[in-house]
Amino acid sequence: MPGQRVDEEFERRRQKLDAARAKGISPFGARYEVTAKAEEIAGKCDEMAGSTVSLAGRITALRGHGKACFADLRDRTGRIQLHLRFDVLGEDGYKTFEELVDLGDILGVQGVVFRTKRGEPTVEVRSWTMLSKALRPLPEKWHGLTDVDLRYRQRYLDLIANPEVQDTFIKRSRIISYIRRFLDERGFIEVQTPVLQTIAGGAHARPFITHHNALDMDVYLRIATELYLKRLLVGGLERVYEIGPDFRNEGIDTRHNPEFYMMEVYQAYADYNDMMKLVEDLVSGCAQEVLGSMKFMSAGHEIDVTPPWPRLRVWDGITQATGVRPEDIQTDEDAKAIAKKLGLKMEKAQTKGSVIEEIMGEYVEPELIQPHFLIDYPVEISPLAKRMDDNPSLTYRFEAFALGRELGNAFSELNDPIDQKGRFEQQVKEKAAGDDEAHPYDADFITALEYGMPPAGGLGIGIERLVMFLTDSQSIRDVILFPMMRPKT
RNA sequence: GGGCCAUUAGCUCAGUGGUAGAGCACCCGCCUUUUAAGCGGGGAGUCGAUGGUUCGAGUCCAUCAUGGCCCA
Repeated sequence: MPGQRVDEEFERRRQKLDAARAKGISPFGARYEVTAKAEEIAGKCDEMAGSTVSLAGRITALRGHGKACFADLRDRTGRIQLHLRFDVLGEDGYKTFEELVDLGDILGVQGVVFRTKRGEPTVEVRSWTMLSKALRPLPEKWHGLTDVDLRYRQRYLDLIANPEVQDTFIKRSRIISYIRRFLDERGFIEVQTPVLQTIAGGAHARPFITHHNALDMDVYLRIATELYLKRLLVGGLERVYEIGPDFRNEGIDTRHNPEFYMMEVYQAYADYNDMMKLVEDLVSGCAQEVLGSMKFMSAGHEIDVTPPWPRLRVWDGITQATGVRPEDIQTDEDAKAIAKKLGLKMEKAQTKGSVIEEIMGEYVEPELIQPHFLIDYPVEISPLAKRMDDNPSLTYRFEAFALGRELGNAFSELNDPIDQKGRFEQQVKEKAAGDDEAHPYDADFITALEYGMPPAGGLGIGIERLVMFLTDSQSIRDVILFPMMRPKT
């Protein structure tokens, strides 16, 4: 970091660079042939005893004993102990190690596997190579790095000091990889749609605005991939998905980061029941694959994701929790009265849709600890979902919940261009009335629907939400490697 | 946006108006199967920033910065 005070430790280590070079040793080595990993040696120590291995990693502990010493070497699989002896390495080799190697340095070592008196799998080092000299000291070995500010800003230190953090991000990778495999096996194709959009639609959120210089026009970072993916259904791709970043210009808290990963899936000739099945199979399969079980602990609860998950109609949930019935909220005026009666603190305009949403958020969703589907959402808050045949004020839409948190959102897709046009017009009114998250009117999308989009089921799952759920993480920042931070001044 | 809390050595933390502390890390010495190795000695600070109160501020007050938790 420019401008940072050069302290004694840094200077001492920097001088070792020169000392190493004076001995003809490069402090920043090159390619190193690795034949074994820490975990492998630890696990198969007795089988491997006596064999020669070469491995590479970071020195995370040093325990000197005069004419011998122990060191811990960490690679991506784990930790392995090294033993270095004066009488094995020779006076020059041993002294050079003592003089040049610090905690945090990255070394390649070659040696023989054995087990110590105390039973610790160990490599008796025959030769070592400096692969990268660390000029700064590592965080404390016992307590690790706990300052969350430092953990997020210097995630590499967090990863070095707190091995469970590595584990979370390995799980994140395996989850995404499982999702791709799951969908590919079912005949879905992965596609890429624009991140830069001239109309940011598909979700209830405010976009980031940027500028294209050559075209001299403002463009938005996408808030969803939905409207482009549905254009592909019109084009006949039938089963598509996209996994990638969305951007929403909103506050930051334990569940929201302005930049996050979203998976959206669309399946022609399917409906929201098929999507519920898909979510159950996907999430339970993911748990089985990544955690080895469909039952696991998260946020202090024993969670069981084994299908099927209970379905709860939105209005049943609301009536059970509050006694409020659909006929009690027929108009926006009714909604305001109910909101007042329930003592809801509404920040947005008190419309029918927003009050229903608030009641659910306040009374229904927090109770859904085990996986549930909340189904049949009001049309006012579902502008892209198909109306129910027997009740046009509701839609074939569901949200999946667990631990009181939304896991996914899905519906039978609205493929009637006339209805869609009316919904967009309603959204434009709401925007004019002050809801700056309301959908913009997307005329090109209407045109696409006018060519005919097959009936379809569509689904969105926030990757971070899913990873949090499966890794028992309480903050979205624990599952994003580099979460959004204000610059440190 | 509001409330509360945190910010002290590289890291983890004590320090309740009177000389800046500990553990780990670091340096020196001893030590060839230890493992939070051990034993002895040593160095290390813009106490987040800026103002203010006071004879005297890490400590009290105000403002700001960054982060956390809760609320909206």
